[in-house]
Amino acid sequence: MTTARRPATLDDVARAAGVSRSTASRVITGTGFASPTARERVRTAVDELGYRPNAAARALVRGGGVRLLVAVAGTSPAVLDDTYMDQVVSAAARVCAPHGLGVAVQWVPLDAPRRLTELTDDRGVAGLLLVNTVAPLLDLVPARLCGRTVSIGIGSATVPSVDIDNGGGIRAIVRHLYASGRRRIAMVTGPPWLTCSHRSVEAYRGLLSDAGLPAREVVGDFSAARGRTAAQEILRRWPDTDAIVGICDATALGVIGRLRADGVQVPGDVAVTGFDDIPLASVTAPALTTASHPVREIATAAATAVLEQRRGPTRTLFPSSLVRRDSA
Amino acid sequence: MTTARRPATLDDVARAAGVSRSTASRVITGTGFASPTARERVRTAVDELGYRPNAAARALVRGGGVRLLVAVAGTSPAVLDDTYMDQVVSAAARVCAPHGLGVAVQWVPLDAPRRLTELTDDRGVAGLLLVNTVAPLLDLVPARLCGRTVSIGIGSATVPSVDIDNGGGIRAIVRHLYASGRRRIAMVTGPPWLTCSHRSVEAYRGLLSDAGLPAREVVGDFSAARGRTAAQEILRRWPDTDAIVGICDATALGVIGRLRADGVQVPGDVAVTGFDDIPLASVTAPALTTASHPVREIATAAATAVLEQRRGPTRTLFPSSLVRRDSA
DNA sequence: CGCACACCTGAGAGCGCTACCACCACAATC
DNA sequence: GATTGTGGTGGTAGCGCTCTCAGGTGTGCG
Repeated sequence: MTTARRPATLDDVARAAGVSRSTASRVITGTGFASPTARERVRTAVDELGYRPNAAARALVRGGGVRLLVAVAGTSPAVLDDTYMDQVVSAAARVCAPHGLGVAVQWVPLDAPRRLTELTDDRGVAGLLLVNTVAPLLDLVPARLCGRTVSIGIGSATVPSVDIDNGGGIRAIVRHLYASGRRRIAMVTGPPWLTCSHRSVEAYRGLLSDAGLPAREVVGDFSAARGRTAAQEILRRWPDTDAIVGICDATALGVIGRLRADGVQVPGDVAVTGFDDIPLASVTAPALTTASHPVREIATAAATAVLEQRRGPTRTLFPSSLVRRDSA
Repeated sequence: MTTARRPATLDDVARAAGVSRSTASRVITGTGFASPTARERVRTAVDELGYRPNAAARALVRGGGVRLLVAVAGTSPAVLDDTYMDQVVSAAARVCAPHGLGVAVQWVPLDAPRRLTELTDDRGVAGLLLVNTVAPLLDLVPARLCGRTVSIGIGSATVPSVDIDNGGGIRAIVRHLYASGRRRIAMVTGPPWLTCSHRSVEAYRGLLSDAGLPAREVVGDFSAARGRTAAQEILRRWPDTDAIVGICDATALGVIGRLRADGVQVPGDVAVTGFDDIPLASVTAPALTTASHPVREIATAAATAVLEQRRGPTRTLFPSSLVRRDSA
């Protein structure tokens, strides 16, 4: 344990630099006028004393808040038990740390979006990151947080969004399947209310209908377990299926597991594709053909956008690129 | 967007309840005296006004800090790019959210542990969660944060720790391998400075030496990629190896990938085991025999312990249990 | 020379909250 | 009746910071 050394305050810095608190504050925040001399002296004082502004005091006077809230919509708190959410939260925490901000996560029930209002009533909330965003949520963002909110998924006139190009990714996958001769292509989807799943499914349907092919859909839930049962269901309903598109890698791996257990060759009899390119996709057998997208970058971009208080509706789309391996 | 409704302050509550700010504060924090009547009136005022205490103001006056810092030791910032870290951060953020606290993550270079002092100089830090803890770090925890620090890994006389029973898990695995007739058991380890890896390796060596068997170790880095090359290396140095213990599931999957590519039967020729029981361990082919431990629970317990300001050195060990599947 | 207008500075008011202290009423004790 | 509690209460001083505002100095211009 280190000895108790009281961290330096702005007063200490001002005294050491021989200026007033106001001037020191101005130099440090970079607002308002300050002579080069004053600037210089304050800077050295800051360095020498190892001054770190007190985030709480700053937030108090500015009414700014002290943490970024990641609000995740879903049917149950279990949405938070997910690698994707973990990555988003963790990336946000990394972005926020140097700014003296923390990150909190909370679940917003899909059937009680008003819960978001309660969560954001707290003055401590400096910014909002909406995940799994559904339309009703966007109208519940308080005016105070306007310009300090970014949505991963759908945005609105006032809320900018950052997103994966799910449609593009799925299209690339389906085209690849088609190009390799598959014509009876089924899909294990995600919950339809989820924008990202919805968009993926739309892309799948669009391409199939363009080719005059019928869609074969089974609703899944992003889990490997559901992938297993879904595979079974698909082969029961449409025994001639020659390709299965998984909504995510976990689902695809579940599908493959079930297929192989039933003696179905992958990709010989049925090609299977994933989505996400999780680290393990390359080491499974067969290695997974999937679409890759930079989740960490997206989360980082989203958190950065919140901190930068960018204004006006913007929509940043991150590409999803096909990764060809062995399963399709 | 919702209309701008100024969040209620303590003054509003006091006025509505017809008591002084002091009394209201006492009721809300639950410290000091308050008559049942006053208590009741303040409570209803809080409910009606939807009052949420301002975390920043509270932190300012109490000198308490406003976020929990997750400090991760490692050789490079890439340690943070890890599912395990993501889970820890995310779990901490979940625990902290209802308390009006945020979570920040920062990397502490293994060769510059003093960086921790800079990070904790910030008054905003309310608590500290040490991950990948190495001994020098424990002495750098500032007195102010004493009793508000928990280490995942090794602890000290002043810093309580929460940990996985790595030794127990690896012992269970090696015993299982031995019981199924394996006698030439190799291991792909993690970086030796990492306590958890160190403990696992110690357990492996201990059991092998008890059985009069030689250890066959290759140093890895927790990655699947390294698992692949390590497998190759092991079979080159000790061609008669009949079992490989992976330090984690990713490594084990890399090992399996390489082995199968080389035409080696798993588990026929060589049994392979993982460690962690990641969600995919059950869907790979062959399904991974591994050890399971509740990472989320551990992180939750650690974060909770930080908030509860528990005192005195305690050591909580979470069990690691063998999960028998097909790979060994 | 006086006035405007830059640039620069410090005093001081609070942000919302807690904690300390003084106080009051009433009861029990000497 | 004077003392000592004891349960309850309100006044108020800050915590560390930002920001407005009222001043200071200079320089350029009419």
